[in-house]
Amino acid sequence: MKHEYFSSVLKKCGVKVTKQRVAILEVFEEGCKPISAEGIFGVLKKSKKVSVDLATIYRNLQVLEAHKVIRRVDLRGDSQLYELGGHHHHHILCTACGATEGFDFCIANTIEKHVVKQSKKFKVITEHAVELFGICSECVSKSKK
Amino acid sequence: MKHEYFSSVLKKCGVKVTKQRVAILEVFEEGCKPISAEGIFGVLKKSKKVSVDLATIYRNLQVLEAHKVIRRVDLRGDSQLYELGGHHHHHILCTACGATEGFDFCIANTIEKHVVKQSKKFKVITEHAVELFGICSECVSKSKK
DNA sequence: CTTGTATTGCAAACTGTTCGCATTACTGTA
DNA sequence: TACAGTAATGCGAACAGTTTGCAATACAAG
Ligand SMILES: [Mn+2]
Ligand SMILES: [Mn+2]
Ligand SMILES: [Zn+2]
Ligand SMILES: [Zn+2]
Repeated sequence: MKHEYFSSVLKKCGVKVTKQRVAILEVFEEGCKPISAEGIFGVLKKSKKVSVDLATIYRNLQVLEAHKVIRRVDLRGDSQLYELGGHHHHHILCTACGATEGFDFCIANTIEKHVVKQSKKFKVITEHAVELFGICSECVSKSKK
Repeated sequence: MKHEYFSSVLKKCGVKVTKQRVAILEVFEEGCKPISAEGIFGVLKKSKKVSVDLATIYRNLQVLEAHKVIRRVDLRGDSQLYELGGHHHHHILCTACGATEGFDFCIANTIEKHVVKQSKKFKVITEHAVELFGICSECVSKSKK
């Protein structure tokens, strides 16, 4: 069960298993799109199973990110977005309606090699952000009308 | 001269040529690293040639970005960074000291083609963000000591 | 069950950014 | 060059997202 799984994840991190933390992680599971602190807050408030303070959510996002259970996604919004840190992938965002989609394709290695070869300053690369922005088909057809 | 050049850029945009705007653009020219509103504010305050209000800087960053004179750079900081919109390039940031470097290498086309081929939702891609994060050689050698 | 400490909730603080409004200064025209 | 109309500025206040201090709570180890 999910509860069990998230509990074990938290235990492995060496942090306490609180109902707030499990609840937050469960929210990530529901939708596969990156979500903000406020977004999580909204989902939990609506579900009414657990009441979690917004500050608690922010604090836990930090904890969970530090332990790499979740990761930040940079999609140019006005708030920080996070998603479960499972498999490596990137995103494309519709700048018209905000829809997102993930894609597994990643050639960061190629980029990194080139950069390391050419740069004197940087020989160690640890992370990369690759995000695309466009117009989703739905918005395209809307705009044609 | 720079003044002249930036004036003409602003005229082409169809906006007024104010000393504040020219001053802001001149700040971008000095350093080739992305800079924030507060950063520009600091530079201008120190230079003492022109006094520009912070709100004015924010407003102008919006105007200049809208006209593609400058562009936003997403480097995960806590404030928005911008740089002159000249030639297309990407950045690598040292997560230890904050140093940045630009690189021209870009294979976004390849990524975009793959995504468009695989995605049903997205056929139109307009922009991309590709940023690398690592440790610069200086910080690497420091950490070894 | 008891105890020690990590975590929570709540309120207040903080930071980066935006906005309203009166004043100023560009720019086009005469 | 003078003038008028309007875009842009400065200033203060507002705002959104996020962080923090502190007392109360609830995990987890013994
Ligand atoms: Mn995703
Ligand atoms: Mn650059
Ligand atoms: Zn990747
Ligand atoms: Zn590119």
